[in-house]
Amino acid sequence: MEYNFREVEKNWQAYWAKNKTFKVENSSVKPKYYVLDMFPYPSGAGLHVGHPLGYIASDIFARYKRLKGFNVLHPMGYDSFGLPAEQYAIQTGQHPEITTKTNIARYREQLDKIGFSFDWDREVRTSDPAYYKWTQWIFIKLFNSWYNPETNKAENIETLIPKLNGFDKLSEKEQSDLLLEHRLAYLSDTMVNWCPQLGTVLANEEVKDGVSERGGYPVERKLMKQWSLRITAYADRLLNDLEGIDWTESIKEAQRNWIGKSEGTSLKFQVSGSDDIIEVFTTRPDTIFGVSFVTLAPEHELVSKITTPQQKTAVEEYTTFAKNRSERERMADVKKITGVFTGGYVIHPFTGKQIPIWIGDYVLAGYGTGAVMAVPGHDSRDYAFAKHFDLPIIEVVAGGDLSKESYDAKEGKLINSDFLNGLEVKAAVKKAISVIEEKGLGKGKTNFRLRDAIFGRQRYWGEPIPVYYENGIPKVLSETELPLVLPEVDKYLPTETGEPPLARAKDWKYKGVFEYEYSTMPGWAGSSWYFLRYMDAHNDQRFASKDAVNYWQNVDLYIGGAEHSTGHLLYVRFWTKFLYDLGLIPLTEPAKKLINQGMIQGVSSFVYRIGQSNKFVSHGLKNNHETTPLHVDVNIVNNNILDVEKFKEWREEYKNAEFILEDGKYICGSEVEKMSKSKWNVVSPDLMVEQYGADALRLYEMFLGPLELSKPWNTNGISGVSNFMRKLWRLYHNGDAINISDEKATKAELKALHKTIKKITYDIENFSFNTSVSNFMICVNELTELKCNKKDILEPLAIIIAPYAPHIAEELWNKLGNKESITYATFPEVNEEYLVESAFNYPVSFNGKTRFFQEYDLSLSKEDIEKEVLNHEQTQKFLEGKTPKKVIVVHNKIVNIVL
RNA sequence: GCCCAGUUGGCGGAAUCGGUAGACGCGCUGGUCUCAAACACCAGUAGGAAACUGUGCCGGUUCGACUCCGGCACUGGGUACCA
Repeated sequence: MEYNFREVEKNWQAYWAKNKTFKVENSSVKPKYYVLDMFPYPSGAGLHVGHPLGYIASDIFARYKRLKGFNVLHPMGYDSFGLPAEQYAIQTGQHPEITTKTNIARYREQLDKIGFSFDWDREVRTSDPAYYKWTQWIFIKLFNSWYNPETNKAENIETLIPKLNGFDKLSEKEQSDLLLEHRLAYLSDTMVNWCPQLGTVLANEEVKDGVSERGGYPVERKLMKQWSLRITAYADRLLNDLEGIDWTESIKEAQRNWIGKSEGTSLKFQVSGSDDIIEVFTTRPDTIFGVSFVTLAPEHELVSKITTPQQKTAVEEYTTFAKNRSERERMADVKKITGVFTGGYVIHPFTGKQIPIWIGDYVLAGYGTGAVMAVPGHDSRDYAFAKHFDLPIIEVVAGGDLSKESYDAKEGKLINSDFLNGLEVKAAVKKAISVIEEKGLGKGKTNFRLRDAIFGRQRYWGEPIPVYYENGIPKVLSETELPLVLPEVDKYLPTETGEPPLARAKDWKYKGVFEYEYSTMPGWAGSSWYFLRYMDAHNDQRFASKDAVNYWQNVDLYIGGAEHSTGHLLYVRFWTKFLYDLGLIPLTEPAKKLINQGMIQGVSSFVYRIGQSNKFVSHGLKNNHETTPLHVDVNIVNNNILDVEKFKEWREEYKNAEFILEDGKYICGSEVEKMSKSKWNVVSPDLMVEQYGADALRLYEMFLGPLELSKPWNTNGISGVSNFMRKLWRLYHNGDAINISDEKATKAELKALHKTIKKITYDIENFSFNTSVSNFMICVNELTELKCNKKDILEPLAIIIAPYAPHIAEELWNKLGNKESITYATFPEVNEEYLVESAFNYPVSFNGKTRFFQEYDLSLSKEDIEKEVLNHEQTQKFLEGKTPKKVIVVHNKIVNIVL
């Protein structure tokens, strides 16, 4: 009887569900281990084979840790607020909650088929009021907190008030405005990324190349009153704490760049003939004598004041132009240099010379002071600007050729620079700062590229922000009034007056009187703390009990996509630090170790239609015709060979299709692309499970290559692991019957097993899941060769394979006479004794090139081996009569003869 | 431009500390079984007739380099007028 995976897998999945095999308690005599996946957004398209890749890896690790005697928390849930359900609602009128529920049910069904060991009793959904009650609760905590630079942590806003002079004398409105400047969740007029098509603002992270990440709609800059979170207060800690966590260097580097710490100095320039001061920020104070103009951002507050009457028209034209230029245009032609002279001048603080003030949109209002001292000799942007407008270029650091390009390198000696002459750049920077500080012209300063995170979205399907307005003053709800439940609306669009959809809610007022905030929270709010909720998912008194958080602590292993590196992964670190500051949790980082699984790309197949006909030519012959490549469903193509009958059935229009074949087959072209419905290259895990079984899918996804690598999905290879499963099954059977012997295992059998235990242990601990699958294959091949059916070998083998292929492992374990699930068996220890070799087959090489092999006993000394090798007849042949210069014998490795 | 990762047979990939390059699998070729096919099983499979040559390219260190060092090219990802 062949292995019947359909029946076996169904039975064990039912067993696990019925017995709650993977339910975990918040206490145990065992050590704890927390394995977390980035939870999915349940989209309507369902899972494709790329999605489970990370889940399979984490599941293997979780199952391994259980076998190793750990109390393992391995939960799953849904990031269920978000745009697609809302867009669907706008189009169909279907409530997003209904869509979301349907999609979650479908996801659950797909996940269950793959045999994951999640503790479903801890499932969370961010759109569930019992969950978002606590998201709102954290928002209130953020609103009620400020960042104390002296203690370097967040504190209750009450500790700030005594520090504010004359606070008591202010009106309520003034007090509120002043405090908003310090609160960690605050309302302010902010330049936002406004997306008219989506009708909402977007965070910087949600804008890619000037268009929205979701949908690809144009985004423009707009000044709006907006809720933001003061993540910048945590910039330094977010940067420094990266040192202590085991995340990939690329993610850490991406976060470092995103935070963008740059150390420099501020410097004041007196405006000529006025009391006004223009303050600039520079990282190169050493180049102060190279300043030949100053550039302001078009939005700079002094622009209109400085502009002379003669330049007024030109400047106004330019600022209007700059304002109307969308972010996208600005990015699209970065190389296009635009700017205008204001007519005004500043006085150089050291030389006293008049320096012209220009406006240019290469200077950003939001960074530094919105003004730069332009040093065209040593900054490529200033150089381009100076060249374009024919402004002077002064060389102050020797080493470049300024006729060709600016010399930006931070090395060389200072010239033309008065008191800095002759110094190396590094020393000159120090000296310049000290002189600038001495003269009171400015001081050393650190700038961050990181911006505060805009927190409001003018959308429906998100957490309501728990705020109401009393006389225009924003006030938060009290904690006992939570959750503030998302109200029903008649439509999911903004109102006619442009207010967010929540303004449509009937009779939705705080205490029946005060207007609520109509924005909702962004998609990343719920995911910024979900790892804590899993620890105690049903607690209605606290986001998670103190005991639960103290017990589970950090996530030990977090697996998810690298696309979250500067979004979710930064926010979740921010919220963790904030909750730590308030003493609510004992950890400063969410996850100790992070692994990014690669993307699984699709391999699209193409057929080649001749002209407008219904005739298709095989790939190899297509150059003889005028053809159009058309995507064809990859599920009717096998090894690039098109199933022509299925193709005819695929679509009505191809019913009478004709083919020009090569060697009797229709060969398709192929290309690696993103896996997507429109490209007909989506392979669903359901189909794979149906055809090959969950275990085969799990093994194959791991076998495909290193977890972190992106790779194209190719169904062809799955037959290899499928064959392996059959071989494994046969090892335990003789015909239909289980066939296990109680005889003592032989040396060779023990060696095959223990070699595998050793390798698998090493592989799992190093997340090298692809090589484990190879090692299982080798092991089963060897044991098959040895005709091994000993219980002493096959029982431990079932255990080590269980994390990878849990269904077949359970079945075999059960057939071996065990009554309990294999889940809590004990992972076998490697016994090195079985691996000891007595001899080694030495490769004998000449000048590093292997020529022949000779086995020598390992007890032989180097000298003995050298003697033996030199006397070997093959050696004599390769020596060609010469005397070797040197013979190198590396014990248990190699013999090398140098000629 | 800057940062990160990568480049090994027809394909996915392996080589854990500088020591047999190509494990394992797919595909392909030949064979056994079969009326035939599928499945299964067996053998072969980096290139080359061979000498030899081969881990993106050029150079270096070493008895010995896919692995270390210097330079370059290409691919993928991130990021960008950040002063």
